[in-house]
Amino acid sequence: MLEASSHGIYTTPMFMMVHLLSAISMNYNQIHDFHLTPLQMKEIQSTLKRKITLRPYQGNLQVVAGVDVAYQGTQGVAVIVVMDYPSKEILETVCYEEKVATDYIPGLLAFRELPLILKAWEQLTISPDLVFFDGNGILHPRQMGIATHASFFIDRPTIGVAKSHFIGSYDSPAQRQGSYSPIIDQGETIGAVLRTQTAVKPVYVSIGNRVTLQQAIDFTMQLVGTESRVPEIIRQADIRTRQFWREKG
DNA sequence: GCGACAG
DNA sequence: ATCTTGTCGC
Repeated sequence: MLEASSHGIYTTPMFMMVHLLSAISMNYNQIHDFHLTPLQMKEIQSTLKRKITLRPYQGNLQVVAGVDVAYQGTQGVAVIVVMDYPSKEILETVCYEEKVATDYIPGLLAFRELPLILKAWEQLTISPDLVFFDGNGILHPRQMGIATHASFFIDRPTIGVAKSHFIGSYDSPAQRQGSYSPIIDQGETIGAVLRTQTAVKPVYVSIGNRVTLQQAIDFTMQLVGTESRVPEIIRQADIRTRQFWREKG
C-alpha cells in the first residue's frame, strides 16, 4: 500500500498511517486532568452526567472487553481482557501497574482507577465494541460511576457490574437464574439487581453509556459462565489481575 | 447526629 | 480492595 510521492520515493498514504497507528495503540480522549480535589471531582461528575447517551447499542457485537483493578498496598494494576463475544475466546490481555494517586472514596472510584485503566487501554491492539467494568455505571449518587465516566474517555458503549450494593432501593429478585428487579433512586430506575446464578447472591447491573438497561442485563447474562456470578469477561480480568502480582513475585 | 458507603 | 483461620461441601 505504497504510492509514489512527488519526490520520487514511496510514502504511506495518510489514511494508512492512521490505520497503522491505531494498531499500535488504542487512543482515548483526555476529557480532564486527574489532579483534583474531591469537590472538583464531584463537579466534573455532575457536568458529565448531562452528556450520557440513553440509546440502544445498534451494532453487531463482536468484541467485548472487561476491566478490573487490583491492589498491593499503594500499588495498583489495571487489567483489560478482550474477548470474542460469539465464541467467548480470549483475544488479548493488557496490564498496567502504577502507584495509585488517591485513596478510595465512595462515589469517586473512577478518579482512583481510571488513570491506570487508560494506560492499559493504550496498549490494546484490538478495538472493543463494548466494555464491561467491575463497578457501577449510572448506579451512582451523581449517575457517574466508573463505567459511565470511562465511556467518555474511551469513546465506547459501557456497562457496569458491581458485586455489592451501593445506592438505590430494590426488592430482592427471585432465586431463579436470570431473575432481576429494578433499582430505584430519586424515583428513577438506574439499574437492576440481577440473579446471574440460581440461589446465589445477585450482582448490580447498570448502564455505563450508549446501551439500554435491558441490553446491559442481556449482555451480562450472555457472558455469565458456570464458574462465577460475574460475567466471564470480568472474571478473567480479575483472575489475571492477581496472576500479575504472582508473576511479579 | 447516626448509619451507609462500588473497589 | 486487602487482611485473614477455620470450616462446610462438591
